Amino acid sequence: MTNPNPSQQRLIDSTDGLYLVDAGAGTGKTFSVTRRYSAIVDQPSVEPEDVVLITFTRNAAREMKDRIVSHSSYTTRELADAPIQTFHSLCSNILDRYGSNAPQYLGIDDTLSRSSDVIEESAIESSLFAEFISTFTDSCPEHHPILRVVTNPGELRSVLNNLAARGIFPTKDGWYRDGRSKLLGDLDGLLDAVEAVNQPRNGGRKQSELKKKLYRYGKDSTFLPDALSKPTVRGNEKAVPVDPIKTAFNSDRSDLIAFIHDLYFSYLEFALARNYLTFSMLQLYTFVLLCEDPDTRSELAFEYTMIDEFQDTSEIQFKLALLLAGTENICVVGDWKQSIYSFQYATVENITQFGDRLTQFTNELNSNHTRITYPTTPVETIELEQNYRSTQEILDFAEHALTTPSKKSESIDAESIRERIVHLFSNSTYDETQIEALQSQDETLAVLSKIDEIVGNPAYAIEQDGDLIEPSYGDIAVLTRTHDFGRELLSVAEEYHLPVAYEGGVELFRSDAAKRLLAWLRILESDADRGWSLVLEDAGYGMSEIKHILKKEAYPTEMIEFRDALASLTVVSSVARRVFDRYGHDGPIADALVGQIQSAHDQTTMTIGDLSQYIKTNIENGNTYDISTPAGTDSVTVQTIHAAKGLEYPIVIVANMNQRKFPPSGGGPTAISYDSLIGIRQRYLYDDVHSQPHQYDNWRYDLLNKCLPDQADEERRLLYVAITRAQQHVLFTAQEPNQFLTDLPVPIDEYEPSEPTEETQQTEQSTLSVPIPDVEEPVGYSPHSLMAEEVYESVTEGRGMDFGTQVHEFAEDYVAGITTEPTNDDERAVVSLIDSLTGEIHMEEDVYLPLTADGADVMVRGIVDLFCVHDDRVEIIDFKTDLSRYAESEYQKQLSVYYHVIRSVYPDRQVSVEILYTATGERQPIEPLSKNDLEELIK
DNA sequence: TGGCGGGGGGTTTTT
DNA sequence: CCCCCCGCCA
Repeated sequence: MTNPNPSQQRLIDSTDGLYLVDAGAGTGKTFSVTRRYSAIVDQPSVEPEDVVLITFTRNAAREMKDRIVSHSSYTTRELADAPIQTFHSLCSNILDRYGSNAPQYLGIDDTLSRSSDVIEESAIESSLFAEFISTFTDSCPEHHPILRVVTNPGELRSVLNNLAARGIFPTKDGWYRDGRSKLLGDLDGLLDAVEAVNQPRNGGRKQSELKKKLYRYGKDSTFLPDALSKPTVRGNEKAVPVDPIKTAFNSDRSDLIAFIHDLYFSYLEFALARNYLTFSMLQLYTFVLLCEDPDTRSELAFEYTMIDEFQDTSEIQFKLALLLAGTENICVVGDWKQSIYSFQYATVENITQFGDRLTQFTNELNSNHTRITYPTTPVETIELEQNYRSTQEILDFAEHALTTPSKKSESIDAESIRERIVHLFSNSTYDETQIEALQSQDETLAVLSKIDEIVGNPAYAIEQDGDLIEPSYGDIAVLTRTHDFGRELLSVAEEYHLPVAYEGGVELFRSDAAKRLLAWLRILESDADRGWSLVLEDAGYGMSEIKHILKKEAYPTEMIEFRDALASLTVVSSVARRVFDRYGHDGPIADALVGQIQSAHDQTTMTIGDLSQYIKTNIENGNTYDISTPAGTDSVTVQTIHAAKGLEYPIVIVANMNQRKFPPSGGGPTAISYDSLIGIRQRYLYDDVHSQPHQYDNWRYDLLNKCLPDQADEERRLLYVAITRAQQHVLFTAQEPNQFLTDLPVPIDEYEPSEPTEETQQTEQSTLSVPIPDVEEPVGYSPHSLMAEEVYESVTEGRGMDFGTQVHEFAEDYVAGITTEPTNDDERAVVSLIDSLTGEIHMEEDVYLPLTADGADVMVRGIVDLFCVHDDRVEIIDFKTDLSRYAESEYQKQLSVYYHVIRSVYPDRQVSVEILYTATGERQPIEPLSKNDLEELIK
């Protein structure tokens, strides 16, 4: 068989020596890698156990194996134990076989057990870590000054993971190998980075990028008196002086380093004692083992080493590969343009500066005695340029993504970027391509409407087996930056009955199923009121009945029987299954929940109490879990760009290209962070109570942080990945286009979405206790339309509308018994109000008030926050934060609408109207307007 | 054209 | 709290 692609063939044939392969999107990388593997193992002297092939995901490993089996003399069985796997699973196997003493090389007096669990679920690791932090806090009072400014212990975990990914490990008395110097950072590297952003621009007339950034030095911060002043830091020239940067860099951080050391080392001990390993620890111990134990290393020493997706490897993985390799037959395959996993500590420099890093890392590994004996030069480069996926138009367009500024002010050296791109050539025989951008106020609807337009439309014809055919749902993928947008799209699609399969994370524990399970677990544990109240409300009991039942503990017999039946079950997952059966939860969400609970139970041996805590934490953190959707149906795929890596679709819609949405602001503030240039740094957050003593180091961190290079490159690569998934057509959608979309060479159309045709007219079943009056053709008036415009705007000021929504959600959850602890004054005001009410409570009820305006029937629709029904009277209570107080008279109009509706539902009762100002807890009675006055307002 | 202050909006991705 | 954008002023 001859391969018409000479680069591919060269890669397949060149089995011996060092190779760096630039394999762009769709260049047949899997094909080449698997053929190369076959070529290697088909040599008589080579067995599969001599060849390690490392992939990025388990799926990729499985696919590689399948493809190899179908094209070589080896069978699935013969390759079953072959090391074709991810770094993590390879490390896990090595530790199982050779690793029991690995911890001792760090001075840890414990061993690795073969039965150690590898924690794959981040939620489980985070709960174990939280437990560790509380024991650590108790046992190390000397670290309290630092611990008390860490608001979220989870960020410490990510610091430790970051350190582990860079090969920084603690030993009993200090740091492993060069760990301490890495913690201090790399001043020379930092000054080089500063050099790059500190050049005066426009031929020396304009200040440097860095000086511009430092405008805001200290602007929103309160530095300690020892902070260098803004004029000192910025200097008098067009470029900033470097001395303040050096001063900031050279500050004494021994307390912080001591803290990180003790934390890190104790966590390793804690995990060993609890018999578990994290992903990070797998690599950590394997690295230490291979460094310290020459016998194990020579036993493993692979004759051939191949690594796929090399742009997504971390420093420790690069070094692990060097230690695993027994010869210089090393081949790394990847595409720097698709490096999008820096949050998993991938460093794109591994591939962009492969040769330099190879030498540097080898020197580091050989520092105290020689470990790497094979030569690390010369490196042969192979560039795959033939693209088998997309049309040329798409490939050319995608390159623009790599040189597009993420914001107006960002300057990009487009020329130098283009020089680094290996241009791809399409071998497609068709070039029918649509590249479009749409803008619409209702973006989700626009996406669905466009999908509806595309399906069966010859203008979007796609190639299949040499013919152009009309596309169907299954040919379309919607790719988004975040899960949130995907979920939103899914829920709107469901309304219109469009076939959409969402793949990815779901907030499993925020489902109704999980909340019901939690309620029953609380009942099982202690007959807790907050469990019973939810179950009873679910069963249709009114608020006053529930209060009565709870008070007398007179639960319905049937429910007691169910509770006792649950109590007799020994396995927590069966409890879950039984509860789900009761409510008819049988979809993928319920299945996934049972699976999660079972595996959480297996890994940590949970009691019922632990389980309810576990669910509660999951609800609070909004942890997401992947759910699998049934395959085989003709449906649109919705997934994140990260999840779509390696996949391809005829038509790709890149959605949510909105301002501040696609390029993220760069992560929330953390008290402690690590960067290889500036080292470990603390960035103390402000306490509410300024009188308490606490340390600030913000000025140093702020200054150094602004010296670090721009983070937008990866966002451009992410966009590149999204576009190159497409075979033929690409569409972008936005509500308000961001800089990327604005600058890409594609016109943005104002798009008027139409309702997707699949819609089946379903009248919504009303479960409201306030009936909808019988008026034809209701006109869409809202109480807000009656009010002065600026009043409505004023609600969004200050703490704003979202804040108000949170208070409302809290109130609803509190009444339902889901939440019990108020966290701020506004919530406390709500709690004290609700606790003081004696009647039957109704919340968030839709109301409709028919009125006559200019002779026409109109309907004003609104939502009453809360009303409370007594035997003789009804109280209407509207929540407002303190901000809208001056608009009280305007809110009188809104409340009057509610007043008249409630009056008509309860004609024989006294109706009162009040506003509760949640900031103060104060209640303000309101005098309602008459119906006539309201009708006047509408005219 | 370049320097500076005020206003407003928003807080991922997952082996 | 942090950052971007806008617009004012020299």
